[in-house]
Amino acid sequence: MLKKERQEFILHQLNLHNKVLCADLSNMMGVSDDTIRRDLQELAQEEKLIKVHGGALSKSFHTAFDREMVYNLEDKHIIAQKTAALVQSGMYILTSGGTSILEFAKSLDPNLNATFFTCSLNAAIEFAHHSSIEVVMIGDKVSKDSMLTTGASAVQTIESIQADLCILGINSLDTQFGLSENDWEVVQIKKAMIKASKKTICIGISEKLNSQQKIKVANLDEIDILITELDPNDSRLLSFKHKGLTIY
Amino acid sequence: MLKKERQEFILHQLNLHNKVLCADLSNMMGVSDDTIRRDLQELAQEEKLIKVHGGALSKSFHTAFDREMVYNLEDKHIIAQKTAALVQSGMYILTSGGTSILEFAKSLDPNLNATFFTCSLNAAIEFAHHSSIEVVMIGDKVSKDSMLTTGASAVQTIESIQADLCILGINSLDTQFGLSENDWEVVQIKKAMIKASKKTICIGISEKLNSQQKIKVANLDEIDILITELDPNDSRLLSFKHKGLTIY
DNA sequence: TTCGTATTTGCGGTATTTTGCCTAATTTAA
DNA sequence: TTAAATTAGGCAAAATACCGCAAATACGAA
Repeated sequence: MLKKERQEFILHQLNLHNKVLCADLSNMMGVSDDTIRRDLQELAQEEKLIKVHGGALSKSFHTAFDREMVYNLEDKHIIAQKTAALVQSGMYILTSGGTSILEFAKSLDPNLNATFFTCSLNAAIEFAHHSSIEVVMIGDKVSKDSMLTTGASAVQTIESIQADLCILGINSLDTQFGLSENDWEVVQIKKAMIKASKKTICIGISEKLNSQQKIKVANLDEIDILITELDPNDSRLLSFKHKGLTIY
Repeated sequence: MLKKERQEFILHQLNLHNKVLCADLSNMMGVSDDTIRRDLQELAQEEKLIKVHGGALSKSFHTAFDREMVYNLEDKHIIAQKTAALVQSGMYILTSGGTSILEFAKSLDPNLNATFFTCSLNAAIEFAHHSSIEVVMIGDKVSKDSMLTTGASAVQTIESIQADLCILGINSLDTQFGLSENDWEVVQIKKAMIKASKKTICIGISEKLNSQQKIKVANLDEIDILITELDPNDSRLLSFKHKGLTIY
């Protein structure tokens, strides 16, 4: 394998997975670690990637990551881990958008075999970074506020799916009013997603709990599992537990 | 074996395997390494291939992975400007993905009233940044290499559209072989897009010209307009002009 | 044809590049 | 802190590239 070829391959892998490990690459291509390290060094010098201990990161990923200085990143990471643990191999999963979902997408096991359906452009991109995951983008008009596809066609597509799981980011969740949103189009999508799935999981930071928005998406009894950054036994979650939700 | 013959053979091998080694070629043809090296040097000078230590790489192969690199940003900017000038208010436009398309999306007049249909996740996001533009994401399985939705459903959706314009990023364009790609799924999408539009515009840096890939998307006569970073009167575009393409 | 000229080719010698291995220093994770 | 993994730098072997030259070949004109 020629040097240039190797470097193209590395960049390709980087575009696919956003990160590469020296050891993996040397195994895949049958050359020594040293060679890979020298390649990465060169590419880093050409500013085509970012060299880190043990491998390299994609530049676009890194800068995008920096830009997205999410406040509650730590919390969202916890949520993502808990949610990822619930996903099993072979599942068909519907997801909405939002930062919690994006974090979740990043936390997935790289070798997970599952199929994700989503209306969120950004979520689709994140899911697609995992080589063994199938991603289906649900098409329709793009709603600019939420970066979701919304509309009758999207709803219709969702209705034609029978998913194992529906994972929704929370905007507002309330023991009385249930799950609510402000955007009518998005509500239609989420409603359809819940209906099309055997189980519904809501994820989001605890801040979003006990608040309401204009339009109802679902009653609490339509939701099966609630995941926040809090300990499942935290008192703030008690009222939801009493309403029959499983807390993680 | 004549020199011309040899060079033809080399280019043929290159189209087949995307790479050639000096040593292999000299063995196959029974000439010295030096001769091969000199051949490769000449062909590299004519921009027919890319010379690397130990052999050479096909141009299309190299530029295919170079896609995400923002090397030719200046060129792409020029292309984007020219392309944006062709878009008129009220148009329905189909677009593929690729960096040229992304640049184009960024260059659009913020107040333009048009509707864009696309299979590219990234392009959809860029288009959506313009408040007055309608964006329709065409849904289907996400192809990870290209970050495009591909499949029968996407093709079917495209077939139900009657667009004014189809704007495609070039991977390889050749006066003989026409527009070509390496990914079968993507080819199906592009074919459908061309069919669904009154006019087809191909945009891309001139590097991509005079190279071929495995699968044909369209003959030259199916393409109406070609846009590169070069001056429309540049000699390198002459052969395309003679084939009936309008050059901008 | 035959000659002269230009091009092409192969070869030897010398640089340069690439790669793997080694050891010492550094970083990471538990 | 310790143990394991990763890195940096030096070194040597092999492969490859470059240079100049001479032989071989092709080509056009007399």
